[in-house]
Formats: sequence, C-alpha cells, structure tokens
Amino acid sequence: MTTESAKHDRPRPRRADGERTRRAILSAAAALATVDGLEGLSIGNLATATGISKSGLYAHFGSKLELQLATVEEAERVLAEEVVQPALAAQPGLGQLAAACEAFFSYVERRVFPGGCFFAATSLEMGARPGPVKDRLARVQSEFTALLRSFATTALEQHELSAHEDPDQLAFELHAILLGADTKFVLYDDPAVMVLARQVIHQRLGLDKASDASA
Amino acid sequence: MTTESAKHDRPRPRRADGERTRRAILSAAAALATVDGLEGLSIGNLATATGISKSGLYAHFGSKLELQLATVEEAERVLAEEVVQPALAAQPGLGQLAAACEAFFSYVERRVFPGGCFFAATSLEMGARPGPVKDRLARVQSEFTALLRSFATTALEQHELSAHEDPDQLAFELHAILLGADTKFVLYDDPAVMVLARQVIHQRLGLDKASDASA
DNA sequence: GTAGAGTTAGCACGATCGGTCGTACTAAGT
DNA sequence: ACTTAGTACGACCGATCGTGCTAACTCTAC
Repeated sequence: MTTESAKHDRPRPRRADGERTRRAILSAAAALATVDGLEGLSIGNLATATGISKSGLYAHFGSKLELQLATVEEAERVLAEEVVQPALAAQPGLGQLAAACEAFFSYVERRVFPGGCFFAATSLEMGARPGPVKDRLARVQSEFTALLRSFATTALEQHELSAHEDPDQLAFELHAILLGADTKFVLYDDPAVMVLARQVIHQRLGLDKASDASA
Repeated sequence: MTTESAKHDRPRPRRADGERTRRAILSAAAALATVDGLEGLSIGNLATATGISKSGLYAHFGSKLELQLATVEEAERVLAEEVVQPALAAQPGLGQLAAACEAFFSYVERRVFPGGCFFAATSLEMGARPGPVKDRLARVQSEFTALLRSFATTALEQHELSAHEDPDQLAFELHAILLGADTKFVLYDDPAVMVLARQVIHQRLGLDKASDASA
C-alpha cells in the first residue's frame, strides 16, 4: 500500500540551495525566538532578518506552527551540540554532572542565543499554551532532567556522592539552578551571576574537596 | 511655582467607579500576561476579556507601556499579599525561609495566576527587551532574593543553619528552586512536581530533622 | 442644579499580523 | 534537451495590532 507511491521512500529530495537557506532561516528563527518568544516570532520579522520574502519562507514552512516546531528542533540540535555532547564526553558520573553544568553556563555566557537558553525562554512562554509546541518543549526538558539523573545515578554507584542523595532530587535541584542562573544572567546582564551559580554548583556537588583528591 | 495649580496637592481625585474598573482591568491584565506574556498582552484581548472598549482602556492607561507597568505593579501587590506577607508572619529565621517557599508553592499551585508565577513568566520574556518594564521586573526579583537572604542571615545568626552556609548562595539556590518548580509545574501540569520541590526544600533547609526537635 | 472633570464608547487611522495566489527562475532526473 | 519540482518573489487578503479623536454620559463639588 504505502510502498506504491514511494519508490525509494524518499520521493521528494531537497535541493542543496534550499537546504542552506532553510538552515539560515532556522538559525535566525531560534535566535529571534529567545528575544521575542516563539509566539512573538513573526513571519515579517523573520523575513526581514533573513532577507527573504515572506512567501519565500512559506515555501519552507507551510504555517507558523510548522515554523515553530522546526525552530524548536533546531534549538534542540544546538543544545545537544553545546551542552549534551560536552557533558557526555566527560568522566562518567560526577564528572559528567559537573561538565553538563559548566557547558550550560558557558552556552549561556557566550550568548549562543541572544536571549539566553532557548528552552528556558520558551518553556515558560508556551507553558500555558497547550499544543504540539508545548509538548515538544516539555519533552526536551524531561530528557535533559533524565540525563542529569542518569549522571547522578552513575555518580552514586561510584560513591562520588553521599549515599543518601536522591538522583531525582539532585537532578531537579541542578536543573533549577541552571534555569535560575540563566534567568538572572539575562535579566541583570551581570557576569557575577555566573560566578555565584558556579559556586553553588561546586558546593552542591562537593567539588571543592574532591578536586585535590582526584588529581 | 508648583503649588500654584495644586491647591490641596490632590487636584485630580479619581471617581469610585473608575477605580473599580481600573482594578478589574489590572487584575485581568495580570492574569492574561501570565499566559500571553506582557508583550503578547494585546489591548483588544484585554478589552474583550473585561467587556470594556479599547478606547475605554486608553482612558486609564495612555499607552501600552503604562499598562504594562501598572500590570507589573498589580502583580507586585499580589505577590506581596500571597507570598511575602505569609513569610514575614512566620517565625524569624529558618521559619521565614520555609514559609516563603511554602507560600510560593501554594501561590503557584492555587493558580493565583493561570500561567504560574507572574514574575517567572514575564522576567524571562522581558529579559532581552531593555526598557522600564524590564528594569521594574529586575527590581522585584532583586528584592525577593534580598528578602530570602535576610531570612537566611537571621537563621544563621540563630544557628538554625550550618555555620559555613553562605546567605547569598542559599538565597540563590532557594530562588532557583522556586523558579524551577514553577516552570516544571506549568509545563507538565503535574502536582508531583510540587511534591518533589517541597522535598528538595525540606532537605536543603534540614527541616526533616529539625521538625521533631522544634515540636 | 449647574459646571466640570472623570469615564466610557464609537469610529477610524496606518501598520503589521499570518496566510494565499500566481508567477518566474533554476537545480536536478530522464 | 526536456521535464519536473523545489525555490523564491511581489501583490494582496481579512483580521488585528496600538493609538489617536470626538462625543456622549455620570459622578461629584460648589
């Protein structure tokens, strides 16, 4: 049935030039969304920012909803690249926990997105707006928390953390601290926020004492 | 000079009915802003929600900016009533810290604003939008953090907390946990979030052990 | 009770919103 | 080379945006 019209399961190949502009559009869209929000991201603004006509945009995305979903997907890619991969590359367990936090701080500080963390900025905005975009954002947050929890579990197994730590609680705390740091950093535009946030993380993970022991 | 046109320093009294509608408008505006954002809060929507014509709104607020500022002010009033006052009424020190967190959780859970905490929702939105509204939101956040810090300092003086706790760090952590709980609660719409958040707070403040000692 | 100021509605403006249509160019598959 | 389809454009749609202007209505002070 379904194999009839799709010979190679890829009946509609994309052109190379279209792929490039699509990337450029999504990159600009993700950046704009952290400033104007996913809802405030207007087709006109995005067209002006990219130098493409509105109807040109609609050749790539049939509706604003599709554009929003594709933008979230692009932001997921960036987050994976900027935060998740550096974390996974670190020493399993406590090292990954610390690396994840540090990568996040760096990702916010370097203004990878002008409005701070994409998901912090958009999750609260879409929280009260049910729909596929919110669902997707919720999934990303869940996955990130799950990642932190898995790191915590490994750290516990390796006795790098106090035995009466709860992975769920710790993941919740760390995630909250990352979000809080992002919020304050964006709001105050003050590097001191990150200094304090790093102190909190180090103390929470007991890295100050562990650092000389691991060397 | 200035006393010439102002006989009793209150030359423009407000009418009672106007004051009522103004309150009603601001109440609806604050609620709407937690869903649509302060920028997405449109005059037309607000007029429809309150049953007042758009031009009627403009008799109270000369511009959208003024409306936004007045809305933030209204939200400050609600926060003071719902969170700050219950906290201040508690036992000075650790009790106030716990009461502030609990009052915040309750304020979010009871959906005082449909989109969760007003300031969590709007601060991130306006973070990348410089202007008087952002400044005001930043001030509120600073004041709240300062409040938590003062509680922590008192608690330290009363030896209710470990001596090597830093009030700044603790205030930062607690504030972050409150924001994180709000974010996840709104995003997942799951009461379990608050259960976990309360556990984290209790553990962080060492309330589990202290509770039977204080009884 | 009359005056005047606070209050509200009606109407309309330019701009922008998300979205559609027809068209032209061009990179691929044959 | 010829066709096909992805790509991009300009013009345009109805709706809504924020914001004025004017004219009623109504409470309140004299």
